[in-house]
Amino acid sequence: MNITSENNNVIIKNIEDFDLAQTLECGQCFRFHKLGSEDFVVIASGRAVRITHYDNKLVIYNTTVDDVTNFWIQYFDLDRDYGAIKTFLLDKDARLEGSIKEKSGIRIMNQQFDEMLISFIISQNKQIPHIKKIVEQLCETYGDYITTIEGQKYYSFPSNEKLAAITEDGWRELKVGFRAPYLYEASQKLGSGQISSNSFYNKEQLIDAHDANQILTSIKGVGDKVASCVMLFALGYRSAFPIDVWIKRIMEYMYFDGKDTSKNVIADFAQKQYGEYGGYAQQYLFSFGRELQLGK
DNA sequence: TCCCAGGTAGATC
DNA sequence: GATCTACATGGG
Repeated sequence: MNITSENNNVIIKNIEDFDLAQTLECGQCFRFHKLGSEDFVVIASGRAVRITHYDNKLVIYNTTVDDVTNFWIQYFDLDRDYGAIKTFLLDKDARLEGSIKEKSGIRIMNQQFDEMLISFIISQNKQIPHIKKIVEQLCETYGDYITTIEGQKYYSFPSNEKLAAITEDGWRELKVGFRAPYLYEASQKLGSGQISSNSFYNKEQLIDAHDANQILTSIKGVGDKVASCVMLFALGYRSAFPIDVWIKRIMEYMYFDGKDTSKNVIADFAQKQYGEYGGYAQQYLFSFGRELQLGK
């Protein structure tokens, strides 16, 4: 990896195992706007920047080398060796070959805790484009204006204080339906500091995954699936294996002879099969299987 | 009109 | 314990 700067744009060359579109569009992130095949505006942590990825060159526009090394590298998880992860998974299970080959540019992003918690509570029983629309509406209504790119205005994800000030009816106006009381409760806990990303650390060490799951599922409206997504996409629990309708179908198709199988059985199987790398396996499978409509 | 969506809580067996 | 159902909203 090689980082240089040119006219306020930062260029990263020679990144292995990375594709911008695959990473943004695999369902882990809701805050991006597509301008071209490998050309996006990405909104994260109060920033909104245009990013392109052509000819193995990642270009982040209107930024500084400092902000790239201090934020964007970590955000896209670019300092991790995905070659080793793929080798580990393929050694364990050759059936992952198709997914890993086809989706070899996926990286698991490190997104903000509050944003992931709120976004994935919204996500339940909804389709991805609709989730994206509601999150955008939330940011436009309660976030801060950041900048305008190509005529489009971009807004930050609302702060804890702003979230906590949204009433249950305020949530309903965002068309979240029956999730309104869940979002209200979660926002109160975020606003009061009762739950924050710090809740998952003990002496600077991530607490046990089981304990993290307990903390998250103590929030009404957060079950195992949403908790897994928050753990995987925001907190760094790379063993987390979120089981939604898609991954359930895909796993049944690939490992259970197409037979209806309970989520508990699938979770145990994934734990044994992929171990500490469950989250990576899940993203490769989810992205590949969903594109191919596996099991549908 | 009916069915489904990156599910979960509460009821029921 | 494991399974069944209601829950808002939008899209196919």
